[in-house]
Amino acid sequence: MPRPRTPLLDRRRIGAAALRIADEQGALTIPALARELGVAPSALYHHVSGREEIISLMREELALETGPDDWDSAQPWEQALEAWARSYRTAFAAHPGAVPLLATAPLAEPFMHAMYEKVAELLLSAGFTTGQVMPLINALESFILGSVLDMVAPPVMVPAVTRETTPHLGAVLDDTPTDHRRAELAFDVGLRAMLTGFRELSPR
Amino acid sequence: MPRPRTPLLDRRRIGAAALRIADEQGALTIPALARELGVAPSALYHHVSGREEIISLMREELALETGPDDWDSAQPWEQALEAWARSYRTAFAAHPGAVPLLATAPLAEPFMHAMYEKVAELLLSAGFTTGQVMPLINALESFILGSVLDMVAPPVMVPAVTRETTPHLGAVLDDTPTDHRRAELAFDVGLRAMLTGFRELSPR
DNA sequence: GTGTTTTACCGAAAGTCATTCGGTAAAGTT
DNA sequence: AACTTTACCGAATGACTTTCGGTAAAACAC
Repeated sequence: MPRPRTPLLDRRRIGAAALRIADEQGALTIPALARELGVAPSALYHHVSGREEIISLMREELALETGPDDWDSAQPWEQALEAWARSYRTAFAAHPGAVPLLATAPLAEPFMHAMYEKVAELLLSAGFTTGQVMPLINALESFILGSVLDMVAPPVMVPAVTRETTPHLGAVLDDTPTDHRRAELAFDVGLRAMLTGFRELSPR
Repeated sequence: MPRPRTPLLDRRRIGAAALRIADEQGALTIPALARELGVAPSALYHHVSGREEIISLMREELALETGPDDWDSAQPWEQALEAWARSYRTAFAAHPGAVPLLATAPLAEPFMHAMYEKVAELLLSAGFTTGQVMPLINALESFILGSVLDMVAPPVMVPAVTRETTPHLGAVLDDTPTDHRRAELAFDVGLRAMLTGFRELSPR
């Protein structure tokens, strides 16, 4: 078959389709992706170097879906940081099936840099020192990513039998939601706690 | 070839060897694991149901390596919780190559239950309510797992050129270590912040 | 417009992987 | 001693990633 009249593929389309496939099927294979795009698997290799790069494109696509304007550095820094964290998590939450794939893949440079720059500016103007900023960002980011993974993790099942050997755990689980609110509650509590801790490190 | 005079495999040996392979090679394949154990790949399937279960065994092995006694609930709860978090992270840190594999795999039930039971008891006797405990545990666990992933993530590279477009990020990175201390610093800062936040939620 | 080069696809093939199955002889059982 | 079970092997299957040579349209030069 010859060259098509109008190109079927580009990096943007590949990333978006890959995200769709991974989200629906919980895994990404080149044949499935090619099928979604209506091309032969080998066609993809004219646009990307391989599977790894496709996953990078998926994360890029995710970053694009999250408008960089979900938060505003004009707010008090605690509020702005909270808004950033929530929008970061929300972006992943929209694609739960793809999370295991994206969690361990590095984000393409330009997006990460733009985001980091904005957060760094926010924290510097809040009065944190240059030495404090990166650890704060990394810590918060780790919590967010961990929370996203927690969100898609299988729920903790405690069969009735084990109640006798784990009485405290049993009592605690009786007061813990089993649906999506479990992870949300944990995220809310953790985010609030971490921001409280950050406030005590801040100059005032 | 016939049955060997003495069994070559058992679940414990498989888990330990898999952890070794994944740690050294950054990935786990059945042929590599079989080679390490001196058997044919097919022999493994008499002991485990498949690759998934092997990864579960790896996490089990990791839990066994971490003695459950790295922390003591006789201490003040903040100290005990900090010790738990640190030993949790240290266990993963000993096998950086295996982290991407283990991060998304659920821990086998009995180990998780034992650990949760102990932490739940700790927090309950510190005065937290049954409704508070699980969110606190999940939040801290998310932060730990996220930090472990952060630890094995490729370092942030900021080529000199981008300094002009990202001045704040550039200044911040000049004051940030590039080696393993970066992730450790972030973990220390985040852990301290989160525990500070927890303290404010506690009854006293 | 004609001729050349580049582009964007396809098809086939190679190499790896996880998994299944039937065979085999030693270990364990009665 | 006869039987059953166990723990391995070897071969085969099907799916996957990736490479490569071919092809005809598009893009460009003149």
